[in-house]
Amino acid sequence: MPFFESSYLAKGGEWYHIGGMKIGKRESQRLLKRAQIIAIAREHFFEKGFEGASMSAIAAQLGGSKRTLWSYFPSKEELFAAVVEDTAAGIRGGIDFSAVGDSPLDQLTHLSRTIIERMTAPIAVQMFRLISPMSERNPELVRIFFERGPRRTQKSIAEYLRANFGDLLWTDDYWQAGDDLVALAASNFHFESLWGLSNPPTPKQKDARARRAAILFLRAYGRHPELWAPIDRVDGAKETV
Amino acid sequence: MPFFESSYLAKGGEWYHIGGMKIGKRESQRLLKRAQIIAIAREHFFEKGFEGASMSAIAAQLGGSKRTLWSYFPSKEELFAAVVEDTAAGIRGGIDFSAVGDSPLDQLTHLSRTIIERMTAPIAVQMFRLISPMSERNPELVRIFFERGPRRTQKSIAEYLRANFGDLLWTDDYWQAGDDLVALAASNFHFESLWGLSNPPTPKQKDARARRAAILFLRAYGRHPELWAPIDRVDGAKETV
DNA sequence: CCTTTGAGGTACTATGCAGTACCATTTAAA
DNA sequence: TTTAAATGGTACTGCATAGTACCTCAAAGG
Repeated sequence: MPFFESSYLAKGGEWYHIGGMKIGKRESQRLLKRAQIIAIAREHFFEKGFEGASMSAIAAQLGGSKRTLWSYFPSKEELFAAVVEDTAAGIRGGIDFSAVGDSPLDQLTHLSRTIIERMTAPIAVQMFRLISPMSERNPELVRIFFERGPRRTQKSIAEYLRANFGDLLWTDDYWQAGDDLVALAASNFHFESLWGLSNPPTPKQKDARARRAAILFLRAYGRHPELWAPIDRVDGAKETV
Repeated sequence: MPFFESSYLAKGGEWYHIGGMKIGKRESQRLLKRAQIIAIAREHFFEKGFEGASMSAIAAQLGGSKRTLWSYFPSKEELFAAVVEDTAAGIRGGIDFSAVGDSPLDQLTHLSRTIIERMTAPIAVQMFRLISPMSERNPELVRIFFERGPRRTQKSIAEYLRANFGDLLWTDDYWQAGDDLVALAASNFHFESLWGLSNPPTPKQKDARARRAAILFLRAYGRHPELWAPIDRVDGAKETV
């Protein structure tokens, strides 16, 4: 790109990078400001919902004039879409199930614990609240959120189960099995945090729930009896018969 | 109540009843109109959400003047609250798990099927969409909805399990077991309908899911091996070892 | 039969909103 | 240094909204 090269030489080396690409300072600042706008808008949308949030208020908090805001996002819908995409990408990132080497039960407990952590994280809860009512108004946006967020997590879990539990389960449908594990791990935690019904679960509660989900999952799906964890150490277990 | 009696005699017997109580025609009409307003408001709220729905539009569809609407509900919030209470009461009503006499697996399949039917019913889905974003703005309302709706269903399920499966499960925590059954039965059906990701499940799909949930539940929670349903007839099962 | 209450109709107030216009100022690029 | 783009500031346009005022008419209650 001779255009870039000559400019570079003329200026004496002030260059900005993003993903290995050189870009001008102007463009770089625009990207920064864009991210800043999205961050502010996210707060407003999370707090007030789509209709309740006000572009004027967002512009006011941003500091500049309204013109500036509109030069980045030509409408409220587009700003909202940007927030959804950005947040979904943020939610999916950084999955780490690497608890290899432990027993199957410990591995599943760790996985369940990760799932619980993710589903009860404030950003996820608020995103659920924000996205749910959009199904009627803008279904496409909901689909984008799902594809970029929860869907990828689903996929990671299914792949993990296939790789590490391929021989231990009686099913080949790892997507379904993964969904069932998520269901067992999150179940009422999900609704409780979504609806704000109780205080957020403590780490101890999350640990207990994760272990319980792992035990239930192994009993339901485990191929060999030796996989079935002893139930007499689960809360609420009766004496064994 | 001499007041009522004399009025009754004077008028010649035109009386209206509600719950065994005699009331005047005026009051009766008011109750009818109230119900009518709630029905119309529900449509609007379901379709547009709280902020999106317009009192003026509701009044217009109602037919009369705005004054009339405001004489029933002094504000938008109160109308919304009335819709939530009414709908929650409607959702909880009419539970019937009476599949006694069949095998445990068949009973649980029937129960799961009922759960699925309820959670994917349009009125429930739309109520979920409507209530989720209210946690920030009006937590009390969400609590009321939960207490009058889902909570009662939870309770029914727990009582059913205690009564019919008391000796068959290894746990005494029937609430938790019920939550787990709901989780297994609804899991991705819930998100798919909430987010409009796919066509509503067909009766056949619901049957299959219900049966699968029952099998998984019995394997996870069943106390005796003879309760564990054969897995080789579940979709996705490998050949038995 | 007479009185009170509720409801229809319509016009109104006050407010908040998304989005625009216009001009002055800054600042990056060439 | 010159130039073109981006930004700030402020005032503005329509538009829709929740809620009110006021008068008239119908109908229920006694």
